[in-house]
Amino acid sequence: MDIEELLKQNDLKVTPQRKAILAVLQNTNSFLSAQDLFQRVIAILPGTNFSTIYRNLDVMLAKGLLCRVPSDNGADLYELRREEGHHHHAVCKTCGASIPVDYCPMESLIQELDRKGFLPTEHCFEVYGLCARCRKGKGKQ
Amino acid sequence: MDIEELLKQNDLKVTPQRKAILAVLQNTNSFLSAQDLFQRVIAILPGTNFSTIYRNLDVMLAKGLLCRVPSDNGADLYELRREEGHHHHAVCKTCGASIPVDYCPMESLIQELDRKGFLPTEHCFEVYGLCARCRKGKGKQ
DNA sequence: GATGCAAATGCAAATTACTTGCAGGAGGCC
DNA sequence: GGCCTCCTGCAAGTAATTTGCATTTGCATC
Repeated sequence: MDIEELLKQNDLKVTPQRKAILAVLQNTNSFLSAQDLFQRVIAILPGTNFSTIYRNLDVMLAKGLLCRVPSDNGADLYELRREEGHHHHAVCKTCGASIPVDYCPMESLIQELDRKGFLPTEHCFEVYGLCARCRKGKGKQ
Repeated sequence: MDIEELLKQNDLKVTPQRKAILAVLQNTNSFLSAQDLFQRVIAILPGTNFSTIYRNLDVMLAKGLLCRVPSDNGADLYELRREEGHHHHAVCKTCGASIPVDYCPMESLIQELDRKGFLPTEHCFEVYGLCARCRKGKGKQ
């Protein structure tokens, strides 16, 4: 989808900073930390402040444009929520590769939670380990 | 299991601070942030430093005595790993109640990952939403 | 095209959660 | 009881993120 359309559909004003943020996210297959994103955004639009990045990540997250996943080191990671829909990741602890996983555990759990009266609104499912390359000792250190 | 036994079995020296940490965790059904844990430990053992808490959380995590789960606000949450074994949680965003969930998604995923050559070492699965009480508007705030 | 106003931004300082270096102190094998 | 190693307290440091505020900008309306 067109970036400007995406913003307008979500009642967000179209600003150069937001266009830069979404452009970076659209051109990235794996997910990014806020700081990585910041570095790439200022390459496109120098002068952009990091608080703008953080504020927009929050706004876009609230609008459902993005997904956020926790990571080993403190920094959360972000990625564009794509049309293909919801998915999870297996992340390699050595090289950082992020392998998409189609399976979503909520499918199996929704009934059990419903029986307990619990209404799920969000969930987090991430797998960490070693990818095939790194397992064979071929990944970057 | 006895706290001192637990420490010895894991090659950790038995110190008053460690006993206090484990005592707090044993008496807590849901999980705690490092800061909450710290507050409760100094109630038992005044003078304990928070760096001791953090260092011991890391050590005990590495030994597999504890589980850590990420949370909405920055702070990670910890709980004792109980004998009954591995489980996950549904956490109420209103009252903080943590409902244990027996189901583990890795069971369904292990084969798919294996086919891709990925070796999972850790995973995180948490569900957030509204518990039955809060759904009916009876929870705190 | 000018105007008004809420929303968005830049900047700098503050906050939060956690980490580290170091010197002294305490478990526990001998 | 001695010794060595691990553990702790303290204080300073760090990294990620948030906040307050003054200024600027998008964009609906005139």
